[in-house]
Amino acid sequence: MPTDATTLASLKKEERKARQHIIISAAERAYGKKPFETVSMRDIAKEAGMAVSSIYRYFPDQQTLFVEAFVSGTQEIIARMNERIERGEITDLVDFGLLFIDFLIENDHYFRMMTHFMLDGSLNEKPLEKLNLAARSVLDQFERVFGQCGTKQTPRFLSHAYFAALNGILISFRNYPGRSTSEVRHHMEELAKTVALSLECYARQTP
Amino acid sequence: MPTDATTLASLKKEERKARQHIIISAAERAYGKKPFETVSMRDIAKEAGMAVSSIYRYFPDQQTLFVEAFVSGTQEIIARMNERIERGEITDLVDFGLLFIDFLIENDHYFRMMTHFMLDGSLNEKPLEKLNLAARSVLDQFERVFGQCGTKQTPRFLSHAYFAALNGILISFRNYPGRSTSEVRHHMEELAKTVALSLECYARQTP
DNA sequence: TGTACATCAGTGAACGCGCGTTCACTGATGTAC
DNA sequence: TGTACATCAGTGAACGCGCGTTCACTGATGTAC
Repeated sequence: MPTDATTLASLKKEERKARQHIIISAAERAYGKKPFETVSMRDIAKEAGMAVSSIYRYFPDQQTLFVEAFVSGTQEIIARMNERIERGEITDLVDFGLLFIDFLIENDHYFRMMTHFMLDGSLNEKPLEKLNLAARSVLDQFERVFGQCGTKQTPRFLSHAYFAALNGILISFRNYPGRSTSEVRHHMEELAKTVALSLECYARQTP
Repeated sequence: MPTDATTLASLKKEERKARQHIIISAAERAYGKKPFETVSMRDIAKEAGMAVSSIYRYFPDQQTLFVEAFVSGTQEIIARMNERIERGEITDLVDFGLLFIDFLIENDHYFRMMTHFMLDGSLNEKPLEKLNLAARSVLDQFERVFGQCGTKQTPRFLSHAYFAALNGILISFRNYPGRSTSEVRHHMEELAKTVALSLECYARQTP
């Protein structure tokens, strides 16, 4: 637990944050083990090695913890995107889409949380704001790539289209009947490529 | 209750079917009233004007009833698509996408069920088959339009891409923060148009 | 025509379960004097 | 140095609730003789 606290009060604050972080990552692990919707506070507590009631010392309710865990995942994907873009490994819409798809296939629980929050209309105000902020930063990454690709007009709008299409691919074919995991992945990647090329084609064509 | 039963046994069978149908449409109405996941057997029973236990005379469990209600909705959308295509009102990918989007915006409960089943991996075998059959008939409609548009190569694959993209648009922007319902609808329609034009562009370009 | 019996739709109450959350309490640590 | 007190992380047990499903029962209708 590294700390550069100078006062006792700030040290306590940091310790509190560290504990919160422990719970959040326990939650992420728990989500990784079984379908997001079936993970209960008891599961998370078990994963964190503490009593259920202890969690409530750090988070007012389940929803807040959920959102926190989700935002943590968002930061991870953004970091990964950033890194690869900075290194110049991603120039294409295609590359970018594949990165997005692969990340969400491998972090299925994260994808499930995302769709859950997209469908759920009953979020409290504060968590909702956090969520929207996270969503916007992901879309910012999309926009960067659209800018890079030479598309001059409405890169934000095209980002929306691409982002939505990728989500749709992930959700529509995740349970493709009679296909193995790797076949599904391949099909998704092919679809992502096609959409990427289509959007590029469209962007090039319209002035 | 119209009937052309000739034997008593067949009459009884038809009556049974009629009763099942009453329950299914009650379920559909119940889903229309509040979020799909929050609708309980008790809600459906109330909507149908009968006791919960009565439902179990006609359906072995909740899941089977869910699937039945969903398939019923699928048939409705397919019928609607068929009708409009036959009348020659739909020639475009754009037209078709807008029809799809509008139907699912207006029948939000149906869309919720669809995404629910897409995400749910724990379906029993028989209901699952029914579901896959329904999914395939919807994709068949997509394919018809792709065929109509002069796309020669892999219309099924492009259907997948379009279908997925439309689903993604619906799910990604349904809770677009700070927008009114009509603004959301407009944004979705614009995105659908863009994706349609992009795919057409791509299909035209590749030989 | 009357009677005994079978069938089956429909029911209210209950079962068993898991959930999110709360509560009263313990015990360790730090502070004041 | 010792003592009284405050703080607060952590806990096990319980609360209250809603869920899907089952069960024993009623009562209407049709059938057999």
